[in-house]
Amino acid sequence: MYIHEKSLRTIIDALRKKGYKATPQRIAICKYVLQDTTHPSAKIVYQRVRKEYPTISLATVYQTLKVLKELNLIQELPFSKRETRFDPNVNPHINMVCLKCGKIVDINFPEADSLLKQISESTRFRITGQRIDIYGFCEVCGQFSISIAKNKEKML
Amino acid sequence: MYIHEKSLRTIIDALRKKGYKATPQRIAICKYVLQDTTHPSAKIVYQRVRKEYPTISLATVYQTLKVLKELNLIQELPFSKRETRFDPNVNPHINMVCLKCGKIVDINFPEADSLLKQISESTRFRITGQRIDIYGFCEVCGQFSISIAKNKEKML
DNA sequence: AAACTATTTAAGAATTATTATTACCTAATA
DNA sequence: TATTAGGTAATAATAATTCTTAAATAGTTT
Ligand SMILES: [Mn+2]
Ligand SMILES: [Mn+2]
Ligand SMILES: [Zn+2]
Ligand SMILES: [Zn+2]
Repeated sequence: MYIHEKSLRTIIDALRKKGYKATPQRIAICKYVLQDTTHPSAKIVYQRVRKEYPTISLATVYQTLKVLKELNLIQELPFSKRETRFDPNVNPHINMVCLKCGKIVDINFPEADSLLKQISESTRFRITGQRIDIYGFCEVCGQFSISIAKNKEKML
Repeated sequence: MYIHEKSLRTIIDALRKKGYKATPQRIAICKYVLQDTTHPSAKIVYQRVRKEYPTISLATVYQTLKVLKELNLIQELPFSKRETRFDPNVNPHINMVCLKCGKIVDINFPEADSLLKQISESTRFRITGQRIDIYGFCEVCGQFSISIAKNKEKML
């Protein structure tokens, strides 16, 4: 159940509840990013939202993404290749990350909840979030990577 | 079983096998980073190795860390706060990451192997690595964070 | 042991994702 | 509609990482 399944009203209320103004820019960015499950980068979010708001700035995108993270509506996923990607799925799940084409797809991991509960009990660690990535080569990149791919063209 | 349990000879051989020269700088960096389980940043590695090699440069540290990653002897762990940390434990395990003090400790996750095997079979994804992080507040930071910590002073 | 040569190093410059600054602008409210 | 606290857009600043290059050297060959 992502926020993007909820109404515009819900987004506005979530912002206001934390004292943030519901500006058109923020609403546009929220609507976009909460609905894109491809784990877009800030630049991609910027390019997409720009179509609707041509005057928007990249700094506003970054600042809104930070707000969304603070509201726990998205998760930040930094990668080696210096490009952070953003994920509207904040529930425990696995990101399958292709090192060749950069595609990231979610897969379910129902056992995560009990695992986390167990860990929080056995350690004295107060858990607030998690990240589970699996790296490798997706189906379409897998074949090529055997013969062609070297470390040079890895995307992440 | 980390490499640091092995001999100097083993490190040198690992480098040479891939066509890398075993320079004193590289050996010093390898010896240090393969034995530090606190997940140090590049800067920390630099500061530590500097004590033995005062003329070493940060660029050399970065380049050697890249080599070690290529040899699959360490893992790179980028975080939100723009400071990548390095982990000599490349086997599937869980990183418990404290958002207040930045401490990262490994905990075992024996079920990971079968989970990964199962996923690689059910998807057509060729797995080459993984990363499992749990974020929150460690035992010593946990209490304070209730009253003091805001998002401002988060380390990662 | 000296010479050879492809790599590597160190220093500094360059790159680039992200953050800070600031002068207008606007959403929310009365 | 006026007030105002806070937001936006443009730009500059920051800083982690990478690139460039001349000098040094590891590994090899004579
Ligand atoms: Mn995801
Ligand atoms: Mn670890
Ligand atoms: Zn792919
Ligand atoms: Zn802590």
